[in-house]
Amino acid sequence: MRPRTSHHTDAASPLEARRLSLRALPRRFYARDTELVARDLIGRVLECTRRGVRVRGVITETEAYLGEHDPACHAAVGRTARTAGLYGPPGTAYVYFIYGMYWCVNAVTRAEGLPSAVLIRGVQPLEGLPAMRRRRPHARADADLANGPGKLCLAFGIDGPAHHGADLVRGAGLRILAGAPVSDAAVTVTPRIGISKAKDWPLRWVMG
DNA sequence: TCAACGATTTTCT
DNA sequence: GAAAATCGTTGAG
Repeated sequence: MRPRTSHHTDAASPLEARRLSLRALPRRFYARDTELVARDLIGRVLECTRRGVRVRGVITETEAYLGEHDPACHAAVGRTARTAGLYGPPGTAYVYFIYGMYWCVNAVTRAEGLPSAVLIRGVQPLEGLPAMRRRRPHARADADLANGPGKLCLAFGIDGPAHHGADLVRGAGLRILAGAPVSDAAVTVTPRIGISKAKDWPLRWVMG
């Protein structure tokens, strides 16, 4: 006799037991203060489909980058070819290349012309684990497949040429689904990681 | 034209 | 815990 939840999943975490909405988050979700969006993105589902391969995971770690007056935000240098994406419409992807070898993905927030975004720093793998393992041969455990901004872009197949400027709301490739919100008790706030400017600002949110 | 550095990850000591 | 790998962006010359 098969279990009642009979559809097969390769998910390997307690998160699979949560009831997750697979509706894409609407544009208005992103058109708010960046801190609110960063906090509210915890528990949501990042999805990337490339060449018929779909990968999903629950967002567990985010950081807010507030705009031209945030010294750690790329937009602190103003509008350049590199930072132009931060000035784009809310709900689009800002993907940048770092340290000569990694990509990082952000969700653009607030309104077009206001350069702010949420860096997605960690994801709990949910679906498409075989593809993630193939793309992350060095990962020792499944929990390590996407628990970092560079790692998750590798595991999800996210890169600048394919995804910079992508529409997270209505796109076909890279999207963020409603998933399930997380209570305040399950979220911790800390300073942002790996930056030298404005290092004490409490703009990082972590599940757990 | 060039040097320094960065929203990182991995490996080595 | 330290250091290497590796390159686009930025700002100074």
